[in-house]
Amino acid sequence: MDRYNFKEIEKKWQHYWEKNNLYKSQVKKNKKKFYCLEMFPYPSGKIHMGHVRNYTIGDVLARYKTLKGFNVLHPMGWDSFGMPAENAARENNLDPKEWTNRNIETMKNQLKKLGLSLDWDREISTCNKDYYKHQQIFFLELLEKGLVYRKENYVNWDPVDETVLANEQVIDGKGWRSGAIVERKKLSQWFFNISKFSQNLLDGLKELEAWPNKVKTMQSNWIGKSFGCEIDFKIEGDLPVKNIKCFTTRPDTLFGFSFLALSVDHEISKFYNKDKEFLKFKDECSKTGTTEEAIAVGDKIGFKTSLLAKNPLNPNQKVPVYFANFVLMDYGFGAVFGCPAHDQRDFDFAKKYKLEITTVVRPYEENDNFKVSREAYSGPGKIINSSFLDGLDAPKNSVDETIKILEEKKIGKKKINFRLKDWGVSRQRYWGCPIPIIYNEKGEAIPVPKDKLPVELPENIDLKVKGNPLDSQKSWKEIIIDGKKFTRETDTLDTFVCSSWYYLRFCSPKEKNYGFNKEDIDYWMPVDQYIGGVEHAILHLLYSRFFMRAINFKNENFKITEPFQSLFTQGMVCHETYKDQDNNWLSPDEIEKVNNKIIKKGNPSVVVKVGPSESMSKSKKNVIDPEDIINTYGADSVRLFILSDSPPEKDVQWSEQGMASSYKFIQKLWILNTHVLDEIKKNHSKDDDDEFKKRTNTFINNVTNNLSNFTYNKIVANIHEVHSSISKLIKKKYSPKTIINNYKKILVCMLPIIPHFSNECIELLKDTHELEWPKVDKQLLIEENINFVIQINGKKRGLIKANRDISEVELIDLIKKNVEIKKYIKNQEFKKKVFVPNKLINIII
RNA sequence: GGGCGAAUGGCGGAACUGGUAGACGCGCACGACUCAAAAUCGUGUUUCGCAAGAAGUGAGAGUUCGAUUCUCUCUUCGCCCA
Repeated sequence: MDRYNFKEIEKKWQHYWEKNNLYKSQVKKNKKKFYCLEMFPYPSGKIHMGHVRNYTIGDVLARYKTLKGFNVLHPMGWDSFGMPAENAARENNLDPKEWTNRNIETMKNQLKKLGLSLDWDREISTCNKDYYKHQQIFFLELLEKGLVYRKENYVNWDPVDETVLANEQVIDGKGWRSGAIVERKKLSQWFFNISKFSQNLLDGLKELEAWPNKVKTMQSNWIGKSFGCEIDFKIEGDLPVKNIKCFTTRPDTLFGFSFLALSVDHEISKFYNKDKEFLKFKDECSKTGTTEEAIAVGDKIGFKTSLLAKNPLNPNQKVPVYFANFVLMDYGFGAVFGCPAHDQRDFDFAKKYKLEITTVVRPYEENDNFKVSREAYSGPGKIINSSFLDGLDAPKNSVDETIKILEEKKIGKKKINFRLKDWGVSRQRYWGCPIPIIYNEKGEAIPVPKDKLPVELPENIDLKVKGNPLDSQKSWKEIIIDGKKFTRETDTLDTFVCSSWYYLRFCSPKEKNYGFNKEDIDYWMPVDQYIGGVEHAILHLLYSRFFMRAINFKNENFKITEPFQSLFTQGMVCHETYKDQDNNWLSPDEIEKVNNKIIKKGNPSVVVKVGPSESMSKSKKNVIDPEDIINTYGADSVRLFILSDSPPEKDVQWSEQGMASSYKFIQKLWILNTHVLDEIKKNHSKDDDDEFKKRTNTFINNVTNNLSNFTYNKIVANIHEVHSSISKLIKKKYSPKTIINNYKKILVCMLPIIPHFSNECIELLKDTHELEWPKVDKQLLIEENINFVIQINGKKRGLIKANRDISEVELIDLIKKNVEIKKYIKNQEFKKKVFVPNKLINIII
């Protein structure tokens, strides 16, 4: 018997699909569309197992929807701007463009080997000027609508590399590359006004029914809506300052007020501009990171001003005003009132500067003499020591109550605050989309005229310079338009901007005048199913949602607000980790198993320590190269395995044994297929096909259900089961018609998962009917005879096979006749009977 | 510290709205084929027990005729935010 030759057969079908443009999609207004999208990859060099999993999951769905008769759009592209290209180029003296395009070529070939049903005609690459040109147009449109602005803001500054770092590039307060201590530096940057849509982005989550709750919760927390109060504090002192506005979520703790803290950038700081001590302090503050975490953990330091603030609820109380490092200008008004007893930061600060600590909330289990001692108490309780607020439940009704009082006294007013800040999109890097702005000699920012777009990235430039390479590229930076001198904006856009609208571009990848055209968008959008890693739960998905709103804003022709109808987040691919006796990581191909012991390959004396299964990463050396695996086992086997062990939303463990067993199973399916073909030739006449038909029908039902629930792992189990039953059924001398009818349906159901194999087998059946997803016969699913579960006192004591419509009385009759079960009853009276039709009976004695 | 989620054999995992716990796979054991091994095929495989039987879904309680599933308390782990 010949073995299944995956190399030939997979190649054959991949050629066939490509030659016949099978996955090319176009607008067909009479047909229902399905837009299936997986997060596009960064072209880092090679595909990894995470891609294999992501794109296999998507491909199963796309192929299934195609068979269901949908007009499917399933595109792929490249998120090809970004730092790795720039770094790799700098290290190896390459051109980032060349490096990127070479990687794209490699990865594209690898994806093709996986047998994905992708429409490569729509391929896009964000570093291509055909793509970023439109992004620049969007930028200018947003600028016109007032959704883009420029302001000074703090960044993580690496003083050695002279560059800005993203938060995730700051490790333990140091630059990830240079190791230099990162500073806070003020830079003029471009911002997208995402916070304008805070409420709208929050409200929109409610409509995203097909998004995981987990992701919605994360976004909602990130947007961080809070109710609070804006309070005006009266100020006394030798400076011309009458009052300071603060924002607080806990006005109910005002009686615990012991200082007022300002950001070093607060307006008032101008009075201290020449104070050396203050400047030193400000410098000190810049060394604390910008993240909320750095602030929570770091030392709290302050600079005392000559001012005093009055407690608005208790005008006799006057407290000092400080500048403090833990107050950021971004939050509220850059001023907070300090209540040390009930806020840990305030507490740390008060301890350090020996300020008063008045307890104003006591836990329910304590009495009114409760005093905060070692740490702040931020839990719920009763208000104490607060005059007319005493006895209120904090924070349940004390916050609202206090706000009401403050509003009546016209000292403060209720205010909603969002944690979401505007999106800083400036990056001081070369390999990104140039921001289409020029500056005149006065330094005013002017949009690049639309007919001068795109602003192209200069090529062949020196990347080894410090800081942003574009900045030192004079020939590019300095331009003359209509005889006037201008300098270009040298910052490029955050790459998250590129990925915020790429799904629109897939609808009209070749549209020249604009990022998309209306007809295409109206047909294809929104994305029906978006699939990707949960690590993008916040940024990418939130930015994309924002981008749709930004285009939609003041735009009659664009109705979309939510880009992704359904979202599916898949788990990671994990693998065991290995270390030798010196704790050096070992890769899976550096080890072997001999006599149940795992040793280093070719070195039996080195016993390998097997660590837990962790997500594949180069640093832990537990990566498996998908291309090797595809070459060894074939794409179908890989697809089958990557889906088989765990539900797609959970992590999956890669194992060589599992992989090999999937490969063997494909061989078994091939053997079955050979048997089937032999049987057809025999021309048996048995047409009474109830059993075969029923078995097939159940399979179709299971697979269809599991497809709609994304429980793809169970489909693999379904295929195993059907293989085993068909192997038996095929020996029962059915007619060719019966066999072909049913077997073909089974093959079609397997097609989304193992497309090459299924197509080959279907072809061998020589049945010319067009492929379509088989229908489930609901009638056939009903079993005539049912195994009734017989419980005595809630314990299962046996099964009785009986007709589905049997009555309780009849079933009890059968039980009394049943020797096995009768012995548990021993002629005792029945106290109670619970009869569940078609399922079970529970007899209490 | 806060939010969300999870916990089922040696392992990955099934069990639809409360109704046969352990589908399917891996591993393991035994058997067949073989001089032998690999491969392949067959059988078995929750635990304890020779058996009859009993126990059993992280721990403890509760609701119920019946709980992996619902409620409460706790433990551990994971993820996100800090």
